[in-house]
Amino acid sequence: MRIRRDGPATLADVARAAGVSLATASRALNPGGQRAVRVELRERILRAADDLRYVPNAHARALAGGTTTTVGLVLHDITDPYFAGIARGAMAVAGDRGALVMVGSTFRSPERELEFVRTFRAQRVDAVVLTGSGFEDDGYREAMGEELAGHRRAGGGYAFVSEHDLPGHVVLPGNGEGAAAVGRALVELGHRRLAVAGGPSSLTTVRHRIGGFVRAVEACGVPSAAIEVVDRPFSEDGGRAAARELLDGGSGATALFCVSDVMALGALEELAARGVTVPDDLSVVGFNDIPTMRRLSPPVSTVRLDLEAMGRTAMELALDRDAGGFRTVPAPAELVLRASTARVDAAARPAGGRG
Amino acid sequence: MRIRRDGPATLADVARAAGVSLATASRALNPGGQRAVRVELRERILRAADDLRYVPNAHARALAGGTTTTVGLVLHDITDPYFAGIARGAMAVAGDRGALVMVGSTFRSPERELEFVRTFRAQRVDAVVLTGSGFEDDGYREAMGEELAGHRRAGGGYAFVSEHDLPGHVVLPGNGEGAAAVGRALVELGHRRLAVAGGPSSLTTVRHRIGGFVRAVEACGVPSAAIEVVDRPFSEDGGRAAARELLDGGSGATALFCVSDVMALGALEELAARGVTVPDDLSVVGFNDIPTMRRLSPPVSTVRLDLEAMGRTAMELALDRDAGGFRTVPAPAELVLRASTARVDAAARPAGGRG
DNA sequence: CTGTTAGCGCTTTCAC
DNA sequence: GTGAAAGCGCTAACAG
Repeated sequence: MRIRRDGPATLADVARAAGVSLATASRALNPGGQRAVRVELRERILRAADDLRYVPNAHARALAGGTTTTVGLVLHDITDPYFAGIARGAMAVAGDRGALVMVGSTFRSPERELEFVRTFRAQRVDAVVLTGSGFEDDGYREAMGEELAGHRRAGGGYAFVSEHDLPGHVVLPGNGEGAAAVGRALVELGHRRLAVAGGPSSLTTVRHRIGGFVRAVEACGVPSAAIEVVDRPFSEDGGRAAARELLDGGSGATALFCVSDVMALGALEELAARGVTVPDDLSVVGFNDIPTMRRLSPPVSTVRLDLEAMGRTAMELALDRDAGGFRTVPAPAELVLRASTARVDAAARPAGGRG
Repeated sequence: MRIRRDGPATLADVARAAGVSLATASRALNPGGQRAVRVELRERILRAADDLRYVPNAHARALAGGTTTTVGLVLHDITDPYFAGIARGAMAVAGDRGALVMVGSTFRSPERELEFVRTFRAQRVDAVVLTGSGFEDDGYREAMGEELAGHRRAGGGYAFVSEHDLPGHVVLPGNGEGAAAVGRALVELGHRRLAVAGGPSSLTTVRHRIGGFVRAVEACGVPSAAIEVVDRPFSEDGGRAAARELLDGGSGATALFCVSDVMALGALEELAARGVTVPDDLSVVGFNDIPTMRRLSPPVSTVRLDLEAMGRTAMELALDRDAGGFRTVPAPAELVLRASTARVDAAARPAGGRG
């Protein structure tokens, strides 16, 4: 006589308790399948399962059925409101489709990003959503390309949020247009000397934003020599550092465009610490419109992206294995002018110098 | 002759390609196990795996080995900085231990919370971390208790962040003490009529915060009749609604304690809309110290909790299946007084009335 | 060191 | 309808 195993009850236990075959128990517990089990039996099985506190083993199910309902989500940092917003949308869609979400935080490490995609593949996820722009590195691009191709070959879907230089569905924020709108607006407000707090130019997103800004400003007749670009990490500290650099360098700029709101937050802190008044001494604009921006005083101008919608769309693209090629879905970027940007006249006093 | 399956390569494929047995291939690919495989063979196997773009099947592995390296994290809303902060800490620990994190967003639905725990159990996760206070509902408590007991019986660990009225490891924020500190500070600043923007009292966290506040204020000699408590949803809108109610009711309070920063955000917005100046007309205090609070103007007083550390600790407790009973780890709450709270004299003009 | 052999728990033909 | 049996891909004893 065998001693009862310690672990949780299995389907076999349930079947035995209900006096039916394994197959029948499985059918009763998975209504979706073939023709149903007789009501009487079904109830008996359900009761037995309940009594035994049966919890199906998702791994066994996945192995036997060759199906899973999990998705992977890769992001840099969940406390960054940008990614949190996207994650919320993506998770909402996954939830609606009954899919479990596995989240990988890369903290901006390409290796970790690759590692997560591999792990997700091992988990045989249905779909993976990659947020944050790609890394401009041939090794990375090739490796990631292979992973994704393999994933696809195995029947999985995936989508990017932001450019990735790799084939795949993309939710593409209007980085260029948004930044261009910022540039035009600043020039229209009379600004003739501009500064940009940029991120590492290895990030496609950064390049697009800076590019769009510079081109638009030039198109307005302001020479690119009047634009001072400082590249710092794509973080709050980076923004702080950029502001410091600009101020220390005695920049004559009257307006500062930060390529992300988080950077703007850091820059604003540095400005405040130096006694530089916004917008009187310097106009400031961010990008993304994270919730905090409108609450600051003065409220900060920025480019609004519907983060949640972007996350939703990306997850849908990744999950819907429809025919046809890869789709690129634009995510409109809308300039939101707030009190942090003001008009200057030609004689405006430049910011900078010692605080 | 069989046609090659379409799916991804299996271990058997790798073994065949390398001319070794299944077991050997498995050993070569899992260095952790028994004594190693001869270098020559190992390299051959590794190469074959690489050539075939072999991706281990985590489900098969879990099923055969009876081991997983996944953890579940339950939270209400990832865009809420409170949960994002905790999640970051929890995910960091999971990452260090090589565990994959599955995240469930409940949006404050007890049913969904239960559902996630069930799903995590089906996934045979090693540990689950439950954030957000428990729901004061007997049905919920019993059901959740059973799920967790079953999970534990199956060898899994779990931990709560905040009180849960259920046995288990707990990371316990100093809600009572923190709120008490707020109460004392306000009384010391001369406030004699206090208002509280509270959340649903079914949330343990809310009860502890309000309780701690009220008791401390009374202990300072201010009668509880001088404290006006308004319960609204535990959200930004709830904070807005609470402020509206207080103002419309012609509250004579000179200070407002919001049981969470997110509620404070809503309340502040309503106050600003009504022309109530902080802190001149009304002092405001929040709870949690989400990053935004110190950036507002005036910077908002609040009670600091080290969210990330809380998340880390919780994940560690859930993962470390050490002997002994359940542990309760306090998370210190530290009052942070900022410019949103000011001294009033006895003749202070009460806020309220039509804006 | 390496190969053989059982399963892990479940879904799924295929018969009845 | 329901049962029997064959795996899903892998790990883990056992033997050699």
